[in-house]
Amino acid sequence: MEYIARDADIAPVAALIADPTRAAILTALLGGRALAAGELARMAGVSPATASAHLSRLLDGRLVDVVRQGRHRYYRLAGHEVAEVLEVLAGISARPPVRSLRQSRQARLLEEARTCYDHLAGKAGVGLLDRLREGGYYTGHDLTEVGERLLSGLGVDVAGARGSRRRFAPECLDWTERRAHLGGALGAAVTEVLFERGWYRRGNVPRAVVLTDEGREGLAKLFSGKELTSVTPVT
Amino acid sequence: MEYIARDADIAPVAALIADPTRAAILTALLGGRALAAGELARMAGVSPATASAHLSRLLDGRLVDVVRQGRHRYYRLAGHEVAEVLEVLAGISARPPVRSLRQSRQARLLEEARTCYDHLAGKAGVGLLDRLREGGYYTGHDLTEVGERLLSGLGVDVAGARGSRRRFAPECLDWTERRAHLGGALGAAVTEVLFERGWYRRGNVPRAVVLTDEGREGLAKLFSGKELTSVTPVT
DNA sequence: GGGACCCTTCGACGCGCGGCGAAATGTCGG
DNA sequence: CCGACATTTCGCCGCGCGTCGAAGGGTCCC
Repeated sequence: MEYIARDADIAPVAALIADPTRAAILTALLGGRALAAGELARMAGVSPATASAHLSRLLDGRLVDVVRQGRHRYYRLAGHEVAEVLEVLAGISARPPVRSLRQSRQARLLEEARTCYDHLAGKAGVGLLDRLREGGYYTGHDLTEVGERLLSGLGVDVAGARGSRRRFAPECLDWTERRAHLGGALGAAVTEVLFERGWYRRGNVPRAVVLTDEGREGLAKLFSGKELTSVTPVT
Repeated sequence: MEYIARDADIAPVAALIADPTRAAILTALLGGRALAAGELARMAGVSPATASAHLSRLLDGRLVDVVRQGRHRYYRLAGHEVAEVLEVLAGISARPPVRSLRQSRQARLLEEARTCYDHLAGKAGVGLLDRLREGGYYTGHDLTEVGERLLSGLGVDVAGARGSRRRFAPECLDWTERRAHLGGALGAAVTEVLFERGWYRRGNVPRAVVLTDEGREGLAKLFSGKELTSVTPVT
């Protein structure tokens, strides 16, 4: 019984991620924002020509989308499935040694609060899910009735999220915390509202987000006094 | 604000998966069984020397483990995290075109029932989770009380699975069915019992498993008459 | 101990791919 | 229409890596 391996062809996709420069580009795009080709080249530390070649290959492999706007071309991940692959991969990859003070500060910022493509991750994301569970708003893989009321009251389009083709409210394993945060359609909808309300805003470091004063207050009121993140601010 | 990408280093791990031969080896090991270096070489369609080189690199990268037994060396995936990466990757990878009758038969066998590293997947896996949900044995991300009784009665070590460091009963997205099957520690424990009881046995094609007559009967009794898999057997 | 078998190491070959600078294409503002 | 800027295309170089056959350890059995 000769058998030739004929499963899904994972090698080509893996090859796209395998190059350090492309990996840097994809990781930068994990922030969820679309970035211009030039910015990506700078972030990855290569010439515009090189970055362009990589982006064209990523486009070919359907890992990224492009939207043309004037003389800029903004690239973004092709979908949440791609983001999931990157996150899972990060989970079994070595974390690089910290070489400088600035790097360690950036690392701490990312551990504190970041976006995982389109939803909140890091200590903040894990904390949010914990509060939702403790308050009886979330159980198993779904919102409870009170939870649905709580989030709807906040402005989250729960019905819309439920109707999406994407999984509603799965737990997403957080690779810095090694614990779950809220992912899926609901995670994205909640995060959208957090930004709209100005409770979180994007930081200078690509994927990082920071809790604002309004956010601290709003969340404290929502969950009656429990902090979402650690007490000491990252300086 | 210069920023140098400094997340987890996903490129090296991706590079290990990126080679077609190594991908074939890893995919073969997704069956959950440890396989000898020679078998892997044959399956990947490559000389023993080449396979050996690849296996040594996979070993280095901690994607596989090896256990020496006499003159054989049996390789297996290093853990369920590795299996998860491969499954997620398969989800966004193109399925290769079917070229022969034998291949299409193998493909159908895998769609019907296979192992996803250490738990049941394919139509059989998805069906099992559906029955558990329909019967009120499983809800959200956990077993109900009746569900715990049902599985314990079958011989599943539910308490042991709950105590494991691994997630207890997550839904695992099935890349052929695009729906969830039972994964995690509980998924593995249930699958172990299914094999022990002889309800399923491993097929000739690497990751495939087949429902036995005892299995058909036992599961029908368990879920009062509902078939786990499609009606027509794969010939 | 000898021979069969499994697996790895060694040495050599060739191709694919990532890198860049320079030039071409495209877009905006005047 | 022209100069500044963003991005891509082109041509070229260099090296890393996958491949194999042959040879070298190990292990088993007679």
